[in-house]
Amino acid sequence: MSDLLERLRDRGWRLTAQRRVVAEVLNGDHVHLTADEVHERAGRLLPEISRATVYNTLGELVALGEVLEVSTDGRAKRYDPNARHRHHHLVCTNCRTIRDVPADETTDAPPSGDCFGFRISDVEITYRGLCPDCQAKA
Amino acid sequence: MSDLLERLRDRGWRLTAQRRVVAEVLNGDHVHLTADEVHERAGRLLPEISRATVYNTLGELVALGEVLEVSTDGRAKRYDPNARHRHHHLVCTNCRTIRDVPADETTDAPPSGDCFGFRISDVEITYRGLCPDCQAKA
DNA sequence: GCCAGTCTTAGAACTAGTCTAAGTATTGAG
DNA sequence: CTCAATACTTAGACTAGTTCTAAGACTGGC
Repeated sequence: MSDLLERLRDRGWRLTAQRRVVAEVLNGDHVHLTADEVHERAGRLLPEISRATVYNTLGELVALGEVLEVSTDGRAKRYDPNARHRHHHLVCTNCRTIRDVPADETTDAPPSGDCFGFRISDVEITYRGLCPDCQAKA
Repeated sequence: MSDLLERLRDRGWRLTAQRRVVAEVLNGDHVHLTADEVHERAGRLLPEISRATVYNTLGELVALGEVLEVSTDGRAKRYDPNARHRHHHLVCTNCRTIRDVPADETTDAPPSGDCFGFRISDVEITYRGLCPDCQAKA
């Protein structure tokens, strides 16, 4: 994750305590936190961090392509630091857990039929179903 | 669309002017309106209809499986009456236009690799790219 | 036509996110 | 190391989208 801070500095970022903390909170591969969750966790490390700064920093990370924005339900957006490996999402319809699942040529193929003249640049797939835990409880 | 009203009555729905109007506004196959757009159009036909009623009716239609909820951006949910034909969505990254694109066995296949034990019941695909109009303007 | 109970209403409340203006702190120059 | 320029952060007001509430209105079965 220090690589990330390096990359950001190279892009002209000032390295502030707040940005460090947001980057640290987002560390991990199957992390899909909402902005409020990021704010809450960042607040444990740096109590005076403001919500606006968390939103600003997340927005900047997304703009730089370091973090992905995921909106699998119509609620709060989630922030996914796993931007280096193309992947899709498994979402549990019961407990809303999210897991990354690798993308491949098959999943990323454009639709077989008519694309109505669209020039497709990205394919985003959400697989919905029951996670193992929720299957066990059912 | 009168079929829809029939089906709803069969399920014990009271047929009120408001519900008729919401159903009528949603008529069509490539319609992806926000709740506010539905409210605005419904208001032209029945000026005193309230926003709460529009939300209630849309929610009920979704619960009954007659209408799909689509959240392709992190903004307002859109309501898609094309629930009878499995399909995915093409979204223009520039003008945000949405088009339906038919689903088939290929698009609806579960991920080829490990599903982490999930029992997948639905696949939802968003293809992002430039629509013909926006390509022409670019 | 009457009544029970469902549906609708206006507006308040809530959640997620953005904006603003003033203050603070990082960094590069000297 | 110090300083100034200016990028960054802050609290809190504001907006959009949606849900809730309590009171009144209307539908459909009798």
